[in-house]
Amino acid sequence: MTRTLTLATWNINSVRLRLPLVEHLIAGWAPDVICLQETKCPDANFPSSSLTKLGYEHIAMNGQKGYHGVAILSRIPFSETGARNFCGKQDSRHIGVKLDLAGTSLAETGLFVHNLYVPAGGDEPDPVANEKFAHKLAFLAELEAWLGLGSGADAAVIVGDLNIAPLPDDVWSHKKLLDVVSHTPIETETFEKIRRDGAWLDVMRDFVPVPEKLYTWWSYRAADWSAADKGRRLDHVWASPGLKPKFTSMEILREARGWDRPSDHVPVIVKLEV
DNA sequence: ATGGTGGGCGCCCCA
Repeated sequence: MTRTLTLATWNINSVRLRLPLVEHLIAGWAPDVICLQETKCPDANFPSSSLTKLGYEHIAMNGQKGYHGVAILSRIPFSETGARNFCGKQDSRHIGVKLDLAGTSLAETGLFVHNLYVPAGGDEPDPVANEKFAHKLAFLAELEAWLGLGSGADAAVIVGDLNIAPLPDDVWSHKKLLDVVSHTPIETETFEKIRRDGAWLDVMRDFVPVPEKLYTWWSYRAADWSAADKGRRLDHVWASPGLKPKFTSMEILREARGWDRPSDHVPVIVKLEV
């Protein structure tokens, strides 16, 4: 007996302002687990009761006032595995849970879900001139040490806004973005090294190989985001290699960029048979 | 063409 597990990740850019969009996602796609980034909401003000009413009885959050913030909404019970602080800062950029999947093929291990919001890194891709970029690189170094060599061997998924578009076909113009933070060689090479050394599967690219373009983010600053289509794949789903045969679908909800008062990121939804 | 828009918060930070 297998069950379908639907998992979504979305940088929502204010969970309070866009609660109706989260509800729309729930109504249309019914994810079992929703990982949100940039909730911009202290835990005490999180709209938990609205979400609990919709079946998300298990909520893990790591919020702060004004900036960052991550949360995991789940219809499946879990145990929290912690909120990690990176770079000695109190930034709310990670929350982890272990889903209880009793009665499935993952009953023994559970499924670890790590929800991450990697620093954007500012405008100037120079760690000396721009401390935000230095912070991003330091965050990646810590991420590499934490995920560790071969750590993808467990039953785990890493999702979130990783703020790097690693492949040439993850951006609208590889050449034009080589000096743009999110697609510089130091970022893209480090990103792929972390993923490969940890033996993580790039689930999105497993479903849609290069050279097909994949984007999850379109800037607010374009007059017509869809016509210009200057997107980037900043949001990711990584998985332990052993989970590879369990994934049955991956969808980037491009239409969500056209919803009323949208986030600049759209949800990525994957399904697993576990 | 070196802008543009959109959050939270409070007179400016961040994306």
